[in-house]
Formats: sequence, structure tokens, C-alpha cells
Amino acid sequence: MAAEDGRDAGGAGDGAKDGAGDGSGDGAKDIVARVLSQWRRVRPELDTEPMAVIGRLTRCVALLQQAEEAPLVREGLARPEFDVLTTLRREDREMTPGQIARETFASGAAVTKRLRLLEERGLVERRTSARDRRVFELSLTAEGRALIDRLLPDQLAYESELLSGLTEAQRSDLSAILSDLLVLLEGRLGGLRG
Amino acid sequence: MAAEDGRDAGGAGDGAKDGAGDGSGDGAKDIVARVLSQWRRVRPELDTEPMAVIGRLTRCVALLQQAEEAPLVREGLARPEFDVLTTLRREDREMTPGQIARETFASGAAVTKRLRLLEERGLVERRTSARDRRVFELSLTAEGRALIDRLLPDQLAYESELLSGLTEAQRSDLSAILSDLLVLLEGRLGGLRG
DNA sequence: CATATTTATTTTACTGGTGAAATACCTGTT
DNA sequence: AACAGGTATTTCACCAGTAAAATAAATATG
Repeated sequence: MAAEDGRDAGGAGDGAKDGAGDGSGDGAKDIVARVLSQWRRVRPELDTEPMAVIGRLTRCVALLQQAEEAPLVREGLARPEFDVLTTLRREDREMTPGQIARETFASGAAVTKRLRLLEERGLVERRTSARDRRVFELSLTAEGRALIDRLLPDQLAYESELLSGLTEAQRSDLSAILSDLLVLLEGRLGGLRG
Repeated sequence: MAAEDGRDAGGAGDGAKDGAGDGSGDGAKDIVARVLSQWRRVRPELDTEPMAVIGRLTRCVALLQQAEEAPLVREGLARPEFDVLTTLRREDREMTPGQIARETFASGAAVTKRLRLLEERGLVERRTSARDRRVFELSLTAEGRALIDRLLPDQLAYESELLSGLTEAQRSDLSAILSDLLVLLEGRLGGLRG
């Protein structure tokens, strides 16, 4: 856990501990099921369906994010820095701070800070661009690249382990539905910003 | 980029912009699909399945969280404060700061700060408990309760709207799978903390 | 019943994010 | 070529969170 997130609950007001009657899952009750049944009791006329979805989404991600960090922090990296490194690795080209910011959905200021850190640690290099002297071209150092290449398989194995309780079919359904949702949200919200 | 959350990418190192071949969704390509195909190009031997799931989860939540806030901020509330209020509302009883912290998955210190704010705004009241003078009993004021009762339907309608692009079947599948995942994660990770 | 331990909450010092302003540079227009 | 406007990045002041220490009260133990 440690450093970290704190990203809060979800749906339309969540947070809970234990299970009680719901209607969407079917095995053991999850935290959100209890929240839903509480609402059903105090405000029975509300349609809480969005909470069943969004609340669970949010809580899953909150839990995953605590968990996911484990292999990272072992290397003294936080998730946002890791994301910068993996972005550079998979794009496989020099990138500017602005591109990194857009790709990682971070603010410019945040990227500036992360880059300072990563440079100090010798994982990333910056080179002033020849044609546009406002921008910097960033690249992984050999060490940065080696770190990611070493860390990524561990990270993936760890994540795979976290999901291993779902069946293959569940994982692929989940991927597919989330992909649709993501496209919808990108369309609706992506437009509002960049 | 501008305003913003900053909640970062997902899977095992994400962040992207545009679509390219994947294998899990089927309609238009989402951001994560592009990330996956980039990895396939530079590290073809990696099994990126966890990223397909976790990356999408994380990104959906990041987008939803930006979006979700809208009705709240209109009332000058941030999500964490809203969560405190909704928790009190749906539990429908006096609660202590510690209980609120556990329910909302926040640290004690964070709750202390939020309560100070909510008290100042006259939305929450604290009463020193008779039997245990270490604790405070918190309750919504009439105003706090009215605010939540007014806000919650808007919030739910707004969230419902965000999900309206999915079919009823997709939403309920999503709920069900996430419920299973949540139970798994709670078991595995919930144990590590409280 | 005194004292050690545990539990509840707040305080403190600090960190990493944010939006807005500052800085530096490019580009298009006249 | 001068300059208005736009874009890239960093700096700034600030805020909300965190972990750990401080405070205070309950409970358990000898």
C-alpha cells in the first residue's frame, strides 16, 4: 500500500464493508451489494442500477491499484512514474513532455515533476529538439529501458494472478464490455477536454 | 489537457490515444487496444491479457470520475465529501469518524479534514458520545440530509446517462462479473489492511 | 487498583498533485 | 520584418492526501 492513491469509493456515494441482499451478482455478496440494499431501504424509489455498475468499477479499481503497486514499489517506483517509462518503452520513440502528458492523462505540471525525478534517477534522458527549441525530446536511458524490461513481466504476472479467480470467459467478457464502455466514454468525455 | 484528475493509466503501464488492432472488444477500437498492439510490436512475447482488463478498468474509472463530478461540483461538493454524506444517509444512523473512514476507505486523517469542512458548512453535526468519550457521533443536519436527498437523484440520473450506451444485458453482465471480482479482491487484499 | 495495551481521533510535517502565471519559442498575417 | 497569437514547458502558490506522532480515553492484566 504505502505511498498511494486514496482514490475513493464510487457509484453515487459508496463505501461499505460487508454483504447483504443485492440482485446483480449471485455468489457471495460484495461490498457494493450492501450499499445497494441500504439505499433500497432508505430511499426505495431510487433506481440504483448505476451504482451497481459504477460503484463496483470504482471499488475494483481502488483495490487493484493498491495491489498493483506491489512489484513497483519494490523497485522504488510509483505508478505514475512507471507509466511514463512504459509509455516511452511501448511507443518506442522519443517523445516530448507534452506527448507524455497527453498519453498518460496527466497535467503538464505533473509530468514536469515526474521527469525531474526520472532524470535524477538516470532512467530518462532529455535532449533539446533541434527544430523546435521549446520542446524536449525524451528517451529512456539504457538503464531505464532495462528496468522496464525487467519489471514489466513481473508486473503482468502479478496482475494476472490478481485476476486469476475469474474464468477465462469472464475476463474476456469483461474486456469486451469495458472496451465498449471506454469507446462511449471517450466519445462523450474525451471531447470535453482534449 | 487542462483541468483534471490526473488519475493515471492502468494495466501494467498504459496511456494512449487512438485505436489499433486488439482482440477483445469488437466494435471501434478503444485507447487500450492501441496500447496492447504497441506492446505486441515491441515485446511480442508478453502476455498482455491483464492489461486488457485492468487497463480498461482503470481508464473507464478515470473517465467516469471526471464525468461523475459534474452534478456534485455544481453544489460545491467534492466526491470525497459527498461520499461521507451519502454514507451517513444510507446507514441512517449516527456514525463515528472511524466508522466513516472504514466505510469510505479513507484514512482517519483525511476524514478529520473532511468532517471539519462539512461541519463548517453545517451539513454534519458531531456530538461527543456518552459512553466512550474518545469518539464522536456524527449525524447529518437537516440541511445535509436535504442536500443529499436532492442531489442523489440527479447524480444517479447523470450516471445512468453515462452508461446508457451499453445494453441492459451488458450492464448487468458487467455488474455481475465485477461483483465476483470484487469478492475476490476483497478476500485477497482486504485482508492486508483492515 | 495501578499500569500496560489497545483503540479513537487529531495534529504534524511532508508529498505530489493542481490551475494559473511566467517564460520561451514558433507561426501566420500584414 | 514586426508583431499578435498560439503552443510547449516550467514555475508558483496552494490544497488534499498521507504516515507517523501526539493526545486522550477505554480495557485488560497482574
